Amino acid sequence: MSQAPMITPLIEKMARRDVITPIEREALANLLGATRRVAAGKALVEPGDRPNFSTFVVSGFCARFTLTPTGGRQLTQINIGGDFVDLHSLLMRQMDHGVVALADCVVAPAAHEDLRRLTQQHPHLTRLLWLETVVDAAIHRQWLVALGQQNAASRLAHLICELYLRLEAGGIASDLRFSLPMTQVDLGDVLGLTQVHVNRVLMDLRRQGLLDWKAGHVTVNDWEALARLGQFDPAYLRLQNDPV
Amino acid sequence: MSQAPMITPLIEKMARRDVITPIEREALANLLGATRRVAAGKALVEPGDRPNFSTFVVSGFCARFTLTPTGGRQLTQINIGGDFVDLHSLLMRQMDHGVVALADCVVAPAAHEDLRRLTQQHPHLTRLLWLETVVDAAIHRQWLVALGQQNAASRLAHLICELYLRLEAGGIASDLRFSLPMTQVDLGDVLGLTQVHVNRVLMDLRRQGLLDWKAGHVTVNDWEALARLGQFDPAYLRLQNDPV
DNA sequence: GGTCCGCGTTGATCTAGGTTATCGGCCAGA
DNA sequence: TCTGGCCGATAACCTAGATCAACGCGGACC
Repeated sequence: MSQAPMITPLIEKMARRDVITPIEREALANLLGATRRVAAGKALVEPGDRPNFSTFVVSGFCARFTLTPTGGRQLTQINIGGDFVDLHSLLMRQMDHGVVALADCVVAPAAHEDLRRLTQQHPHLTRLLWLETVVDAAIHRQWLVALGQQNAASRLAHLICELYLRLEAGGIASDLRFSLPMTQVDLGDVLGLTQVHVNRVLMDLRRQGLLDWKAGHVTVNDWEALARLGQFDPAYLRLQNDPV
Repeated sequence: MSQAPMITPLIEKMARRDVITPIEREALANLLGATRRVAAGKALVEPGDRPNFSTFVVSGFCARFTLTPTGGRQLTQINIGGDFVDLHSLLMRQMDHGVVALADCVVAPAAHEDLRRLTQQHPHLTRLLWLETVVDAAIHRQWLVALGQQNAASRLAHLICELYLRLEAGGIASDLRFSLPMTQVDLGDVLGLTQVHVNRVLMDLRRQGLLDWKAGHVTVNDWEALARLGQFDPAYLRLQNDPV
């Protein structure tokens, strides 16, 4: 396989935390199958699916979601290029949620069979993949804190800060600017708010000069103030060096 | 080591999902060090700690918590006998949250060194431990849905259902009764509510005859109605057979 | 070129849950 | 035996955010 480039965002993310040997890079690169395009709005994975592969996002923007019996929708995570959206399905076979593309995405499968073989042959790589799912859980916890303890403006500010840092770590954003192809409805489904209230809060942040948001493009004008408002502490993202 | 009994709740939980060989049982049993008692209200792990072992709960009741700069406290998970409270610290070295004993607990350490060796020698066991952290994340997601989409009564009902099933799976509860050593303040910190409102909702559930709750002891009188109110679907707990 | 329709924006009104305060029971410790 | 503190229970009042409704804009489709 000479498809190595597809996996590079993941390798870069991992290499920021720990040393990845050439053999390990090779093993990771051999994991991915043929890429596939998924149009914005389409589901990548449906709730209840039992996939025999995990889906890796090469580029794009997608979200894990859960639908409630009462017609609500909660987005429980946002995934970007370099993320596995359902690495956990290797272990928890049946999907407890779905994944939808928020923007056009390019994705590639990693067969569970190959991943399982990797757990036999590459313990260190296994731990690094395990870490990926553990960071997902840490992000979930941070969102729980936001939903349980912070008000609407604070939650929105926190989300913007988190997304920017994750995008920056993936080399997808810089200079406090990034494209965020989400509607205000999507945002509401992340933050547990209605679209109307998301709009009001957003207008408020704009009026305060904290950020601009035009045509799916965000510019943070005052990172300090935004991070303070969102009570944002990036430690939970584990973007720093810390061998596993 | 003849300390095997301590680990049995975990082995039972795992054996419900997959076959555990005698060698694997032995390996798990050898993992735990000397037990320690932790009194109710005491912290098991402080936020920011960098433990070189993960803490296993032999018996008792504890909770992971995050404090906010504004003085709030969010409980992000409740752990019972048979759970690791911070297995993820094997990979994400620095704790992003603390763990507090809600009732008196007996806990035992599993050295990271030994766990790391286990990932070298027992890939299947590694996947089962990985699954433990993945189920934690699934529970986090379910709580996110609760906090984002359900009202107070529904969230409380959901929590009761989840705890009962987890306790039952661990052989710690049966007949729709269990002891729940949490104050209404604790409950509020789980559900993102004030103690006052927790009390109101609780009184309401009692008046409706859905449950009794006296002196830290819960009796569910109408499981069906409670599960319906909480929109509870136990699939996410992965209590059924599903080899890894 | 007209017509939809998704999306953002805004206003008016309503309500779930927060805030503040009070009270009683219980228990541990002086 | 008293006392202080934690915990549950309630009441009065308040506000963040929901709900409902309307409108404008721009792009897709006929």
